[in-house]
Amino acid sequence: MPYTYEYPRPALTVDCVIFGYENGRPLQVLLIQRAHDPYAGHWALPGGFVDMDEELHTAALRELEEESGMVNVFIEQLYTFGRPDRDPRGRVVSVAYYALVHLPDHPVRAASDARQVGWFSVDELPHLAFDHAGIVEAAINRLRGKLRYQPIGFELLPNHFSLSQLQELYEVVLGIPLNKRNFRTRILKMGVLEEVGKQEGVAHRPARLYCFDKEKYEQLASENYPNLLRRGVNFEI
Amino acid sequence: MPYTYEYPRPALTVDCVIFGYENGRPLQVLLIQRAHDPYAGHWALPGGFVDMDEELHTAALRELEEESGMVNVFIEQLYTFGRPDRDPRGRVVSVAYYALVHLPDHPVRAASDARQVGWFSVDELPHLAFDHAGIVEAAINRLRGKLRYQPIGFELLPNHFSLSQLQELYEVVLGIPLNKRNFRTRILKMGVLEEVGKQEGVAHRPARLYCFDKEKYEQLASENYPNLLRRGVNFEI
DNA sequence: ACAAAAGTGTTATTTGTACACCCATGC
DNA sequence: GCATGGGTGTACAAATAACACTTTTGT
Repeated sequence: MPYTYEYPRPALTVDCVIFGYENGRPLQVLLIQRAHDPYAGHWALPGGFVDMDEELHTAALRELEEESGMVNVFIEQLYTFGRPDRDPRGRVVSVAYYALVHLPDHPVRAASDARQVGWFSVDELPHLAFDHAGIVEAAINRLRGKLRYQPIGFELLPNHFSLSQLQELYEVVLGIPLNKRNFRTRILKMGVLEEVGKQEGVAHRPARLYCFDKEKYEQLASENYPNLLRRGVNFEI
Repeated sequence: MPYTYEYPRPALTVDCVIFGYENGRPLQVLLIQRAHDPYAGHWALPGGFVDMDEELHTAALRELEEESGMVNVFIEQLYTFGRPDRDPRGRVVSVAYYALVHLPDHPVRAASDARQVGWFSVDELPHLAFDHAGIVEAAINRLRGKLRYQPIGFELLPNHFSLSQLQELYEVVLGIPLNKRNFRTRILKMGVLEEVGKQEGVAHRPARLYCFDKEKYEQLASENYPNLLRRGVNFEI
């Protein structure tokens, strides 16, 4: 049953850039292999058309689950891509979302519209359908920017994690090595980690284990927002 | 002549949040008074439907000009708003753009679809149509964030400006007072201002005038990107 | 001389950065 | 006792924050 409008309308889709982190391994991106044209057989981001009565982020989560089986993800809007020629089927505007997940907690399986599903290292991506390579690139930049000033990432570690694990996470996502001493000083001085125990049964000095104190973080963040502004210009140079 | 699709499609619009700055006056936002329903007579952001073959940002600029007469604006994508009930006409998804302009350089006039056009101080906005109040709020937050780490804003001043004028700009956009001594030290140490003369004919010590050295800025920014990453976590608390 | 706004000196304190070093555990 | 990571001391440089002060102009 067809739908008719007085003026033409672009189609509206959502796409998801899901980054997976696991214990020091390179940062991964979740891709699906398309079952249908256009780009049948090509790797692409999970995504699809928005239903008429659903929120955009709901559509993104639905498509993610339908195509990859992944659930329980906190996604965030990235950018809306709308070049008139980005899809051979005609005008398709896509709202992209992104997320960073703890890879071992998020099993995937190929489902509707996807032949396969797979994780790919961010610097060894296959050729992607549509403008998805550009979307992934935008997502990486956004993720790195965000990691620097928001406590994203603590969910990617075991409940109790060591500072070395945390540092490793930062190094993997940022793609550069960090200085151990300074990383520790800095992160501990922020006062958002709570010590909760010690490693056991390791063949070296056991690490202290921490958990993230979310309440404390939120309290500090709101207390200090005025100072942040007061600092004024910065330019990041 | 009607357009028919196999599946229903949301309508797609763009909206523009244009901030205007002028010489120490409070930050303003450009609004239009709607001529037609829904919300006829209400104030709203300039915006409208996206044509089938135009880029999203082109649509935003076109609607901005059609409704307010404003041209030559550098807009940037803000966020896409898609709550299913945000428009009484049915499902309408809107891609919002924002910009900051030098108010005196951008004359406006009411045109199609708008009874009037006007500038409103950001903290004395009228009641807005649709979810536009939320869009404006999101834009203010983004603008303040951006101002802190990007040299946006130099176009809002005369070609040659004094440090006091620059400070005033920052104070108006951020909405807080800044310390004169520290502002100056900081901004001069960045090395992106070039001294180009002196004020004349003022009844006080004449100020040095500067211009923004864009090349220098870009050089410094690219040189220092690795350091930025290396600093790692920061959390802005 | 005075008002007005521009511009500077200085200092205590906090951060940043870079190395080298010590510590606790299992084997 | 040794390999393996975990964890610390320290010191110089730089940035931040805060306050009061001097300078230059027109009238």
